[in-house]
Amino acid sequence: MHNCAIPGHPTAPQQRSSCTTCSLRELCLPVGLTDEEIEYVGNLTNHKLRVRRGEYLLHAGADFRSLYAVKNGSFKTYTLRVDGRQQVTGFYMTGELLGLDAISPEKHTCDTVALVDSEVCEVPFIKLEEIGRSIPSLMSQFHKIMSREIVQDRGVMMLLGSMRAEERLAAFLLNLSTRLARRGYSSTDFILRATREDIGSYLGLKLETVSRSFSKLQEEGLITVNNKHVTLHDLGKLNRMIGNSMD
Amino acid sequence: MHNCAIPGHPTAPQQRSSCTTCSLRELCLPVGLTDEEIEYVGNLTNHKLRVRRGEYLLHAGADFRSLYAVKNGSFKTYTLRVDGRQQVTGFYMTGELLGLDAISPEKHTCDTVALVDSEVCEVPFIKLEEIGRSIPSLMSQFHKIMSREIVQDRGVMMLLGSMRAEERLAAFLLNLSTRLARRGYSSTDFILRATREDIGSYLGLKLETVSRSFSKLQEEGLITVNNKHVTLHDLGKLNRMIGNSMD
DNA sequence: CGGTCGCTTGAGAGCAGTCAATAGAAGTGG
DNA sequence: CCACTTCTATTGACTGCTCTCAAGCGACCG
Repeated sequence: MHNCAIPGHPTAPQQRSSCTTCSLRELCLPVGLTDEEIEYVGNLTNHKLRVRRGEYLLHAGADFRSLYAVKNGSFKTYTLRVDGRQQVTGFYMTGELLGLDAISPEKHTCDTVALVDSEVCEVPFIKLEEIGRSIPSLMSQFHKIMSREIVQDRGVMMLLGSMRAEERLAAFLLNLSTRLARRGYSSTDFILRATREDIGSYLGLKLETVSRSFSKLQEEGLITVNNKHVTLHDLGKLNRMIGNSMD
Repeated sequence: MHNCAIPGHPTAPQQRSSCTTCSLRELCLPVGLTDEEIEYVGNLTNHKLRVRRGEYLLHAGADFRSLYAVKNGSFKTYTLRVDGRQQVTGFYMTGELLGLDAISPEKHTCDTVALVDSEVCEVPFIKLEEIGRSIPSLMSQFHKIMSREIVQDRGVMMLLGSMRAEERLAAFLLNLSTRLARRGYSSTDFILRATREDIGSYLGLKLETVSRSFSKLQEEGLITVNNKHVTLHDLGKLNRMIGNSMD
């Protein structure tokens, strides 16, 4: 049964969906395919799941069967540390693919919880591999997505290994900024879905340090913060701060 | 031409090689294949490259065409930071696959240098995708390897985000220990190929801190260090130190 | 055998963590 | 709709870990 008893698990009825009509054609797997191919790929994502804010899409340890493409909304993934506290491993927004870490162990390694009401497409992995065999460009696109995940994680490792608190926060905000811009939202004005604690966990900082860093960036005139509402005033300076030339 | 002019680039003549006779059948891509399939896969890794200690296998920015399986030896990968210093992103030993980060940008993102005299199998990526289409289990194995890379990076993020110097070093040593054991080497007695500075860069620490942490672990009786020669005395305590239950 | 490179150790500075108090936002139930 | 509780965020004071700067030692290589 899919409607399991775990509290917070999504219980909304599954809906049929189609890649042909999906608004994420550019962001999800089917990129550079003919309409005919996309039609065929439609078999891939047969289920759309609704996950309400605070509900879990996945629990660590669950058997791996599917990847999940975020159709809209926002998720965080985390693992539990020995002391029982959460270590946030990633944030996922519209058009991004969840569950890549589960392919090798064949178990999900992260708890995955919705930060706002969200929808995801379930992509059975066996089907993906099957269909990928007949549509090489689909397979290639999938490989690029996995590779991109590796590159992204490397970026975070870099950040954790060599940046100070303020720089980490700046890098985080700029990362959000580009990802939002790619989706047509403002790159300079947005609402944070994560708490200071989640951000801190992701950036290897305590929540107090995150808060102080927000204040510091604000004092320096680089941003304005009002709780979850953030405005970036100078993308150039922020980029230079973390060692990106601005172009 | 493959023998390019970059100083330190491998210049050894390329040799034909075969997966059928390769000693790494368990570790490399061809896992769980029939001998017939492996024979076929032989077309995959048509070149064996020798890279001497200190020579570069790859330079950041180079066009992506192939992955490289380490046949024997040891490599480090790093990117250059703004200040010109190296940030080490990974260590690779026998049986591990180099270059996965390059698939998406279609450029290599890391400089890759041999820490000891080494040999690698060049695996043209186009061929891998091609052959993978006819041999599903090869493709699946490749996906697992990519996924494992993601899981491994997550582990490092965890480490960088939440552990103190001594714990990071313990985790690093234990990681080496398991990887060496899997290859039939001693899990408690080995030679470090990397310098204190490289280890520090990878772990987000300064070389002095790495050195101090080595000394501290030795004082506590957990290890013996003599320059590059390390002996682990108590895997159990080391594991518990980083929050692994010992089983 | 001298030089270079890598490693160790010490002393002091600085940044982030810890503990604590307060304020504000959001969600709940009467 | 308001009162109440809980969750989240901000700020301060102090501690402590890691970095920085510096000196000295030892290994390896030419």
